[in-house]
Amino acid sequence: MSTTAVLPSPASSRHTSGGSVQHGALTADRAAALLTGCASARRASELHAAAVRAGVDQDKAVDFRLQRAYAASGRLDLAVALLRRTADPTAVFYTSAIHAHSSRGLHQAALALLSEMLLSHGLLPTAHTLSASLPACGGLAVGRALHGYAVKLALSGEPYVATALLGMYARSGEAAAARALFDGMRPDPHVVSVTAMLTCYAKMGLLDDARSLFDGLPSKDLICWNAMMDGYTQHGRPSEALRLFRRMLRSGVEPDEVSVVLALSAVAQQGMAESGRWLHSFVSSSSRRIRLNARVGTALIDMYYKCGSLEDAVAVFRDLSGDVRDIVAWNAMINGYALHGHSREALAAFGQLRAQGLWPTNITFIGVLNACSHSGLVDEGRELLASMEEEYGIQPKVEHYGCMVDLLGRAGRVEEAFDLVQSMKTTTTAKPDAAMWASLLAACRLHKNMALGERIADHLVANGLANSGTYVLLSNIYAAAGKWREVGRVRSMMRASGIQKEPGCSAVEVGRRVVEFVAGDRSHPRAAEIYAKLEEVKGMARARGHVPRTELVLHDLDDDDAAKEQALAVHSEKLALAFGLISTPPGTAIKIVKNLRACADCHAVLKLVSEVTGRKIVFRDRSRFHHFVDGSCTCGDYW
DNA sequence: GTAGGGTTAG
Repeated sequence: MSTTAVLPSPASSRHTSGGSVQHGALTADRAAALLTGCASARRASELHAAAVRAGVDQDKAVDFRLQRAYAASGRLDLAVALLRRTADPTAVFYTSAIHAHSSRGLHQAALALLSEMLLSHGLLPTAHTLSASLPACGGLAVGRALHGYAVKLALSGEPYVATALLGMYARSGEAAAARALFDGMRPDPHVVSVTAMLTCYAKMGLLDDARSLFDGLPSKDLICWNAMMDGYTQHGRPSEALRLFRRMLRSGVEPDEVSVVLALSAVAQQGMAESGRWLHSFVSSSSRRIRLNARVGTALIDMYYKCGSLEDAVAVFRDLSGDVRDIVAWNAMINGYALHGHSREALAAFGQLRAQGLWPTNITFIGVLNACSHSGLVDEGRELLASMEEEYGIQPKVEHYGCMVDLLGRAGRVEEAFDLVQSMKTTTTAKPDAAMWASLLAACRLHKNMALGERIADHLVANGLANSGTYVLLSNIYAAAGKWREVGRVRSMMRASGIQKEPGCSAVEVGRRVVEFVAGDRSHPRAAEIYAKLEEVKGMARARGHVPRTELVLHDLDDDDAAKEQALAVHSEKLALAFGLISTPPGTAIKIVKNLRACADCHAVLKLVSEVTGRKIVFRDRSRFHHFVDGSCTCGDYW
């Protein structure tokens, strides 16, 4: 047996008292000191071997630090093995092991260690134990049990414990319980506790409550800035997220990878490449702090393709080193290809990732199924859906059936799509969702299958499943067939249901700035010029034979055609277009992003404007890109 | 000696 390989290295023995490598020279104190802060598994096992030879490995401090060194270097198995071999492990020893697992997301293992500590060893949890364990408890049941423990041991008022409890309730959506704990922390809650409460509000969409906690913080650290930004990005308020990012930079807090990922996600939502390119150079230039890891790389890919530049997304993907190019990065790339209609590339990427030994996830299948949908690849789609379960052991979810329904529906097989939805109820555990019904209705509209559209709509209304999107689609189906009385009926059903149409919002990129408009918006300082331009566009469109599609107007304007025409004329995308026309040099491309599907009237006007002005217009709506050039659109009027 | 808050793909 050779032991030379695990002896302490010369570098470490240099500091030992004798200067030469003497087994007996390693004291327990020395070994403990050498192990402190050690995060290399190799070094830990070298020191471990040396400690064994010196007979000091059973020393409490050495044993504990060895365990920490193994945990820090990712060898949790060795850390646990050591814990198991320790004759009388202390609560501190267990707490350290629990933390090692819970902080890496190994929640089950963390809880198993906790119960072993309590039940097999009869040890009492300390405040440290509870705050290390609480992040690992999955549901409310375990969380409440730990809360009870904390109360019984008079530890629930300890700041770390109270904050961990707050976080536990916050993750379970129990805002009131979280708030009660937070109120107990007055008058001076720690920034960590405030951030936990803020995150709870932010996740629930109570952004104003989150913001007032944030604004009240006397000194803001990196994490609370990130938490607040995340609140905005997760709830569709990318402009506020980016404003916050810029303020963060000015305040002197150095952003980290998380901040950058959040900012990139905000830019992706806005769809404006200029601030994205700026962020990209920011990431590259401040390489001291920000590494191009898997998350940052994926966020960059996601940002570029959502901003309309598939080329830049591919470039970032190609530059990612192999170990960073994980399945998440591949998924982003596949989604990018799908959104831009490059179906063959998406399917080819699927083959490549498999060839590299990566295992697809359910998200991968959403990407490739979307790609099939875009190009009418019905057979490929069917095969992929079947392979999910058969080859990859992934249970298709409602989203996957939704892609399949969309694929069949777009391809004109509306009845088949409907049958699939019907059969889902009996053959799968997935339940049809609003998006699935909406794509089915969209297919009915596209292929003018009014009878089926009506049947579906009746079903949705009768079962309380109709949302603003399905009402809008149904109204459009009737309008396309000239059934005005039915359009009116849908309108009153919608009114009776109390459902409001989600407000449309369009943004236009002007240089490095992004300007947003809602319908009828007059808040911009140049509103007068914008509306003058709008009149000009309207006149031009009329001169070219465009008839305003007043049948699309859902507002309760009854038969007032002039009012309907006016409602159409001030749609958010037209305002964004008008502002783009007056504020960017002639000949440059205009980039517009809308939060909903493109309105058919606006789509027609954008085509005409691209022809008359010779400008390229890049328009991203909720589901795809439209590139308007010389009077036609890359979507082929098919969306 | 040990502990609490923020992140990716539709």
